Amino acid sequence: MKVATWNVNSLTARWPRVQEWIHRHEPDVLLLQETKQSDDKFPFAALTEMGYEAAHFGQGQWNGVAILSRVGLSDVHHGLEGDIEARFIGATCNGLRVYSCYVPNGRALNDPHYDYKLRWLEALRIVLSGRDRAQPVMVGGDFNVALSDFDVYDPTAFEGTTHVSVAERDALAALLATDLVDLGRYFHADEPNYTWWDYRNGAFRRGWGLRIDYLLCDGATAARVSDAYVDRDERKGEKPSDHAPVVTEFSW
DNA sequence: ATGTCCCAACTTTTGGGA
Repeated sequence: MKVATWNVNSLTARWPRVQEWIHRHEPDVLLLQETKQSDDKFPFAALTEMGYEAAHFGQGQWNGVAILSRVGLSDVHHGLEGDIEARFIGATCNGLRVYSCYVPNGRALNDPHYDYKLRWLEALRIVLSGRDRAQPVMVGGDFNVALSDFDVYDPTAFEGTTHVSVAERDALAALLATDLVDLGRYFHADEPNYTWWDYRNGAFRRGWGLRIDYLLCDGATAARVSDAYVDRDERKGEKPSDHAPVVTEFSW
């Protein structure tokens, strides 16, 4: 099984690259974030022709999450308790429970959106804490949190900002504490393995990245994983997303 | 160290969000 997660920063703008990426990588399951589409704009028909079933939870201009699968798609649920935005969708694909997550950005430590982010992460923790531990699970997405300073190109540049605060890191660590493995870090402990680079300031060229996109899974599934890597090349070229896909492969 | 991209709209330029 090959599962990937990718914040595409508008599926409308990214559709040519997403199609090309799917043809090249042939993922069994692809988790998308920031589709920025309403459900009626989502390319269900084109995906069917490509061999993928899809579930989309969209709201239009902002947010939007999806799950694409060529190995079956059932038991779709979307939304977190108390949340009105399109940031969370789950489905079962070939016995694997998968979730596509787009965690709120937070904007600034003194912004109401920051409190919303922390509440959102706690609502996700409750869902993951209460899950059926007998079922294999893969949680992927844009978490908008760099777990440690090693996940940040220049920690001093981020002092006093979101993505690196103690409360955010504690909230992400609390997700992992529901017995989930951070696959990207587990398989690449010695490389930063950034997943996002700002469009501005030539950040990609300068190596100014953050690791804020994750694939998390239960321990039994992690034991079957051969690798989890960032497809850094996808950040290059014409009209890239500001995020690179994170990809994992495991026996199934 | 704020150099871009994407979206919507009272749309051909501006403002909000990331």
